[in-house]
Amino acid sequence: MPELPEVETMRRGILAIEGATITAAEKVRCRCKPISIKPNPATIRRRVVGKQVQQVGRIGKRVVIQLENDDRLLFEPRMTGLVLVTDPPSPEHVRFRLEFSRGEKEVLYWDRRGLGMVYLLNDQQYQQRFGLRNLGPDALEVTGPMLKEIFGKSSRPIKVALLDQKKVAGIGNLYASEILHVAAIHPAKRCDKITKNQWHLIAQTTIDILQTAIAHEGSTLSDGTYRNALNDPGGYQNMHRVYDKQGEICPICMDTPITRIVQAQRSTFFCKTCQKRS
DNA sequence: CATATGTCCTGAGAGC
DNA sequence: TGCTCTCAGGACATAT
Repeated sequence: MPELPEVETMRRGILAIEGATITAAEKVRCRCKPISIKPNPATIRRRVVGKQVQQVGRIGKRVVIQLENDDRLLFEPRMTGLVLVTDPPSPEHVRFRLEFSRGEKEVLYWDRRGLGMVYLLNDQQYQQRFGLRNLGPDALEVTGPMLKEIFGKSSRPIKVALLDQKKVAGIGNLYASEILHVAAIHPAKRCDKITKNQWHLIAQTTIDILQTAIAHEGSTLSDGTYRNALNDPGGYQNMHRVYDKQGEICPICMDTPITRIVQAQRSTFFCKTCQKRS
């Protein structure tokens, strides 16, 4: 589930490696099926060891370690990946590790289910892979007019559209429901029926919720998987209004139970009273 | 181009 | 108790 706030928290958790030099980079042997590491670990080692970390960034839901030669090492956590600088939740799920000069702590990529990836891209590969054709603008940067331009002619339901990373980067299943609840928009509303004022509200709400979630270091759900770089849980789950709360009373109207529906094979949670179709 | 669907993976929980 | 089954949802390949 790591979405923008969780990945941003991971990024901030390893900022101290900026300026340090990588002294080791290796795949960690584990009993589970190996995750995807591209190119192969030996090639990654050859290209990153001895290189200085210029910047630790984020592109959508990926952590980007940019090196002095503009090669970039990416961690893509997908469902259960974590970027850690300390004791992993379970040692057997550590998949990759980096060591640094200056006495910086090692950085681990941990992934219980192993759907995530570690990969290295040169500058050209990176620009192509994450150009605006393949990845939308960051969700923290959206405006009402931008959203109207991006989605305004689509017939898709707004909740499904918000998950499309080619349109806007960073929103996932959890925050899509939370955003639409605060913006008081029905998740099944067609994009082409959404007004200019509603696009403005969605943009504002998106930024507000994601920033608040970052301030609380993301959401650790009941499965407890997500952790920050120090293996501590996030805090934003305590501020969820609708996600995974079917049957509970809506905190806004204090009257209607939260409804769960399925859209594009994913759960959506909303309040039938606060989020009208109109 | 836009949109929909199947795939990967593990562990938790349900049902028997 | 222990087995089998279903489900969770990131990104991407493939199909329409």
